[in-house]
Amino acid sequence: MTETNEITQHDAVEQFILYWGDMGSQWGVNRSVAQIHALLFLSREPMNAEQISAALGIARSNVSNSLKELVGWKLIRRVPIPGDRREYFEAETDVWEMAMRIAQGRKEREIDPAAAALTACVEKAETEKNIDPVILKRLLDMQDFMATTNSWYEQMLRVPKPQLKTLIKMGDKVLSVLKIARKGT
Amino acid sequence: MTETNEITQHDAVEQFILYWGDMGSQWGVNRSVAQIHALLFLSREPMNAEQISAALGIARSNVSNSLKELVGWKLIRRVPIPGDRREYFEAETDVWEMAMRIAQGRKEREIDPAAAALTACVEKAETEKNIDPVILKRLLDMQDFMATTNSWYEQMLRVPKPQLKTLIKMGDKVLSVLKIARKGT
DNA sequence: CCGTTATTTCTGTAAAAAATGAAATAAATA
DNA sequence: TATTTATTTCATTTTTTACAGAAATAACGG
Repeated sequence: MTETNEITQHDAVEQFILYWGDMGSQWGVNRSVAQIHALLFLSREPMNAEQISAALGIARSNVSNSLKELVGWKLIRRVPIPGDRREYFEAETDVWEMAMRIAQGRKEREIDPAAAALTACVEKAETEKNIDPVILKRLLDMQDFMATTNSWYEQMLRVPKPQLKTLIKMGDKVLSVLKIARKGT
Repeated sequence: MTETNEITQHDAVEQFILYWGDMGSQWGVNRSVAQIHALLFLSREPMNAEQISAALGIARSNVSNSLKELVGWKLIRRVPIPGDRREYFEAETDVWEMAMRIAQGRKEREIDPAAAALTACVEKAETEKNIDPVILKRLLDMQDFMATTNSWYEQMLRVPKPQLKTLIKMGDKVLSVLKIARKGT
C-alpha cells in the first residue's frame, strides 16, 4: 500500500532532479543526496524513504544514509504522519532559509576547522625563533581575514530575513547612502 | 643546480601545507593543488615546478597539472626569472584578493551552470500544461533567489577593495545607519 | 513475547578521482 | 640541426568515495 506520489510524472521535475544531482557532484555533495533534496524540495507532500527509493531508483539503504545527511544540514526535517509509523520527510522550501542553512553548514564543516588549523600554525610559527617575518605576516593576514569575515557572518546571521533581503537588494547602493565613495560616482 | 628553498625547513610551514592540503579535500580541491597553493602562498620567492615537486614530494607531472589549475583560478601567476628558462610561479598574497578570486571561480564553475540548468527547467515547466502551480512557484522562487544574489555579487565585485573592507568591518551596523531596524535595537 | 514492518549498519563491489612514471612534445642553445 | 633541458600528455596504478544488497537492529501490533 505504498501510495505513489505523482510528482515524478512531471518532465520538468525529473529534469530538475537530474540537473540538481549532477550539480551536487560539482559542489561536493553526492548525487543521491542532491537528488533526494531536489525531490523533496519540489514535493508538496512529505515522503517516506520507500517512496523516495522508488521515485529515484536508488537503494533503500542509500536513501536512509542520505536522509540522515540532509537532516544534518537541516535542509529537510522529519514530519510525523498520524497513523503511519514510517518516517516522513519534508524539505525547507524557503530559498533564503535554505541558503542560510547551507552557508551555516559549510561554515561549520569547512571554515571553522580551517580557522582552527590556522590558529595552530600561527601559534607554532610564533614560538619558532628564526621564523621568517614575511611568512609570519602572511599567516597573520590570513588569520585576520578569517576573523573579520567570520564576525561579519555572525552578524548577518542575526539579521532578520526581511531586512537581509532589503540589504541584498540594495546592493552597492548602500555605499552611496553610507557616503562611502564608489567607482564611477 | 636546483637551488633549495629553505622555506620547507620551518615546522609551521610544513604544518600549514599539511592542514591546507587536507582542508582542500574537504573543500573539493584535491590535495596536491591545495598543498602547492599553500607552499607558494608562504614562499617569499617564486618557485619552479621542480622545486615544488621536491619540496612536497609529489610527482613532477602532478605538479604541472596542479599549477595549470591554480593558474586557471588566478591564485598563482607565472613570473619570468631573467636568465632562467624554467617557469616560475608565485601566489597572490593579498588575502582579500585571494578570496575574491576563489569566489569568482566558484561562481563561474558552480553557480552559473546551476542557474542555467534552472532556467531550462523553468522553461520546460512553463510549457507543461498540467504543471502543479506549487512546483512551478518553487522553481521560480529559486530562480529569483539566484538572480538576486547574482546581481548583488556582480555589484560587490565592482566595489574597490578598501570600501569593501569598510563595509564588511561595519557588519550589521550598516542597518542602523540605513535606518533599517534590527533585532534588539 | 512473537511476528511483522521499518530503519540502520555492515560488507563487498563498482565507479570515480587522484597521482605516478614513462613517453612524447616543445623550447632553447650550441 | 643535434642535443640538452623543460614541460605536457597519456596510460596505468592507487586511493577514495558512492552505492547496493544482505544482515542486524529497532519499533510496533497483536
